[in-house]
Amino acid sequence: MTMLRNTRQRQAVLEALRDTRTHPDAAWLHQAVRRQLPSISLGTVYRTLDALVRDGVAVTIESAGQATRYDFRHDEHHHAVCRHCGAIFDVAVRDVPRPKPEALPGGFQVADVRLEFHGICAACQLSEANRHGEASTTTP
Amino acid sequence: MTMLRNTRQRQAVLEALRDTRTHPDAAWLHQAVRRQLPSISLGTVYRTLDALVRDGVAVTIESAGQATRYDFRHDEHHHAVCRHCGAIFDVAVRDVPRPKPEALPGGFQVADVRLEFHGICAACQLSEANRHGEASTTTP
DNA sequence: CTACTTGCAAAGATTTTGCACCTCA
DNA sequence: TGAGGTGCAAAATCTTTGCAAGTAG
Repeated sequence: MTMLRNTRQRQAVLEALRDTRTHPDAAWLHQAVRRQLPSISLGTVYRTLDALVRDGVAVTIESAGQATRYDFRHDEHHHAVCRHCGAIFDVAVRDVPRPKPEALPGGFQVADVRLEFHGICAACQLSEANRHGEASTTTP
Repeated sequence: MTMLRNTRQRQAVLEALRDTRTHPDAAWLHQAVRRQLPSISLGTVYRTLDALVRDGVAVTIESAGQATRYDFRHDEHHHAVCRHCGAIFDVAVRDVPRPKPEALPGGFQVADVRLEFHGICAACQLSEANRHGEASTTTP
């Protein structure tokens, strides 16, 4: 089996992710971590995030055509994603019902349940109402 | 306002998507539609899929680092995604509970609820058990 | 007619990888 | 010391876009 090492790079990425509530993407985290470790590469950030996700320490939030964003797994919660500006909000929903076993494909082993509410955030509803169209893109 | 035209390309993409249960990606659909319209371009497929999604006729299923996959919106159903091979299965779960209004960010307007079960499908559990490791990647 | 569409090809963006050099355990 | 990890830069993917030419209404 492979052994995971505890390197400064991994520490830094983990801490940066844990201390952020903006559901950042890899590039954002890379910039953030550079303040501590100026030489860390984007590739390492990706590799670290991969490991965190595989370990179940973090989860990903994907939006079509956008960079994957990462979320440190605090308590059970889910996400509201704004179609307009891409903002991601935490939503406290506990006890999401699992489907009846017969609804799942035979033998499928569920490791993770994701519930996402897609729609338009308040700010974007306003800007839509005013100037008729146009998107204000708020990236992490 | 812009008016949507009914072109052969759009017809073909819509039909190809409607008649498929594999949750295909854009490239797969492009190949499929080429049998009818050999000259259709991948760009057009992407543009058409975009329109279908905006119209609510289709939904996307994103997996980190993978091509976005598309699903014609039949009845209310959700998805089980295999981490190993990427296969996507339909799961019949009706009446997914909406969060209490106060759980959502103020004023957020929900347009779409997505529930995804991530895990390992039966086939991949077997191949994991046998040869200890290794992934069989089944792309659409 | 003419505003919307398409094909094409090039540009963009995101993510992965090979390799030689480090470094934690 | 040696199995992992890192940096760098190039490559691989996936998706979007500008533009000239086509076409539905």
